[in-house]
Formats: sequence, structure tokens, C-alpha cells
Amino acid sequence: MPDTTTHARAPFEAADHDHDRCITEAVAAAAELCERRGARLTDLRRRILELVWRSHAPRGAYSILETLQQQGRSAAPPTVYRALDFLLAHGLVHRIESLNAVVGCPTPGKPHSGHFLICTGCGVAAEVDDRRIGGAVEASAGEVGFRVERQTIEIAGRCPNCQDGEGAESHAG
Amino acid sequence: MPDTTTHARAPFEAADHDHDRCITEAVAAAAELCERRGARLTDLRRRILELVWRSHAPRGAYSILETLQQQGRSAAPPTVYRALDFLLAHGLVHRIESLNAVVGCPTPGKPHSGHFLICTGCGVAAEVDDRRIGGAVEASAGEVGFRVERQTIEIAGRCPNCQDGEGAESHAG
DNA sequence: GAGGCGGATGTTATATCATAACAATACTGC
DNA sequence: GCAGTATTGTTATGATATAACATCCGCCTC
Repeated sequence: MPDTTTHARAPFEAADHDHDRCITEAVAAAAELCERRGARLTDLRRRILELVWRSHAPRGAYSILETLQQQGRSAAPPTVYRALDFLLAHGLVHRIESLNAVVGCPTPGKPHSGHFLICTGCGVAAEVDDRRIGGAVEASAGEVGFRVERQTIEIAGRCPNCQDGEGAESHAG
Repeated sequence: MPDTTTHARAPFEAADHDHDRCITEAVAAAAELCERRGARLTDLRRRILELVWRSHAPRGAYSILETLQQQGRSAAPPTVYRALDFLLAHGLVHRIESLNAVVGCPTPGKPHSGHFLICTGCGVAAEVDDRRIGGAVEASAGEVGFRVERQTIEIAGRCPNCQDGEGAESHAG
């Protein structure tokens, strides 16, 4: 039977999942969000969003830049960084501080704290929105009078797919 | 009456606290820990640990380097990075990914996850060891079969001291 | 104390990540 | 079309981090 209830997928998908669909859906969601907000998802921004979404592993700005240049587009670091600034500002991608990289957001538009499980095997970063984590942080901070503004929570470890043959995983998404 | 029950201080101390004592205690604890482990807390490493501890705010490697050179010591980036690698490996300092900086660990030797409240006003990073946070992370990760190896939890916000006159705080520690 | 060994530091060069500043172009509303 | 603004191009540079090899220093052995 066809799967019609997409969205909110398993955090770590099988390596052979239909990733083209991830990209398509992400771009569609971005276009819709920008439309609603009156923000301009230009060709450049859309292309860079697609490059971020080429896998579920966070990707560095210079890696994006390289691919952009290979595609024959004139590009320099600011080209990429400015587009990423836009995508970050609109919550279409998230920055992974511990990797100096960005990863696509599967649920843009919906408010969420942005907590990540990052696999040291395949490199995939899965976004989790568990109220227990944010709640524990808020509770702990509140007790010492600290007012939370932004949570950077990046958990490194092994995803289910990479716990068997430790070490020889394919870096892909 | 004299305070004899030090340790486990308030996470955000008053600006006028006896900070020399923080430094002295940190260096003493480090010396003791290295002694026990047969690790060499050399003069260079000790000096760099002291520079990290000059405040409770995370400090970048190049800032440390600059001070080291002002002290008349021959130093280049690797000088600092290698010493920091040593201090990090022994848990004497922690790296703050979101700031590309390091901060002294107030409780080296005791196992802890390393969660930080980082004030955007005064810059101070307070380490908290709240089992609820680590527990929530472990629980959330466990439910999707993710095995946690390392937690990077950096919470930015306003400390109690910096919530009144928002904006004009002294960056010190 | 000469010689050898390994860890620590010095030194030079370079890789990697990010932004400043200004020019040129493209879109929007009138 | 025209003016005003946002976007992108371009050049240069700042900020963070590491590779590679030389030198030094402490320690052990003989």
C-alpha cells in the first residue's frame, strides 16, 4: 500500500531510502514558507539548499562552494555564506557548531529547539524535538536564575545503522 | 567566619569574588590530578591553564597566544594548541564549540557530561552537571537506538547578574 | 657523564573556516 | 523608464587550526 502519511520520518533512515524525495519535499516546503513570508527563495538560494540536502550529513560551506563551482556557477565564499545566512535566518537549515557545517531542517516553520543526534559512523545528523531535553535544560537553568535564549545541543554517537560493522560505514545520507 | 567548605560554588559568582583563589585552586587540582596520573603538567601547560582561568569566560587560542607572547615567551599557534590538547585530554579544560574557545573545568577528575550555561552579557560560561539533562538526552537517544558517545550542550542566555542592565555588562569573570 | 630514547617544545608553512568592503546586477513599485 | 532596494559578484583579508620537521630536555642505562 502506498505511503501517504509522509513527514516526521524515522530519525535515521535506511541507506537506500528515496532520498530524491527528501530533497524535493524540502525544497517545496522552503518555497512555500518563503512565499508565505514574502521572502525570496532565489535560484542561488534554492540551489544551495538542494546542495545542503544532498545528504542527511551536515555539510561545510566550502564543500558546497566546490560543488557550486563544478556546476559552472561563478562563486566565492561570500556567495555561499550569504545564502546560508538567509537559509539559517528562515530556519531552513541549522548550523552544527561542532562540525562547522549546516544540515537541512526537515520541519521548517514549526518552532523547535534544534537538538541533533550526529552519527560518527555515517555522518548523518538527525534532528530530534524531544520536549524532555528542552524541558530539563529550562528547569536546570531556571533554578540558577539563567534565562535561556538559544540551545546548542549536539549529541555525537552511533546511529542504529552503524552499530554493527563499526568503522566501515558509508558517509552518505 | 571563614569559609572552609569550598568547591561546588554558585554557577554565576559575583563580579567581585576572589578570583585569584579560583585560579590557585584550579592549578592545584590540576597538579594533583596529573601527579596521580603520571602526566606532566609542564611549566608551559601550567601557564596556559592559568591563562584560561584568568576569567570564567571561554577564551580563544589566539587570545591565549597573544598574552603568552606579551609575557615574553616564544610562542606560535601550535604552542598553544598542543598545550590545550593536553589540558582537554585530561579534562582540565573544556572546549566550547559555539565560541571556538576553551574554559577551565572546576571539577577535573570527576566524571561529568559538560553542560554549559553561557551568558551573552558577561561572557561567563558556567558548567552545570544536571543529571536530568543528560538523562533526557540518553532517554531520547535510546528510544531511537542511538548510542551516545559525547554530549555538546551549550546554552546561551542571560545570567542572573546580567538581566537588569541588559547590555552594559563587563566582560570578566 | 656519554649515549640513547621518548616526550615536549620551537619554527615555518599552510590548511580551513568566515567576513569586510565595494562594484555590479536584478527585482519591485511607481 | 526610473528610483530605490535587495541580491549577487569580486577581491582581499581576518580568524581558527594543523602538518611537518627541527631542536631541546628529562630520564634511563651503562
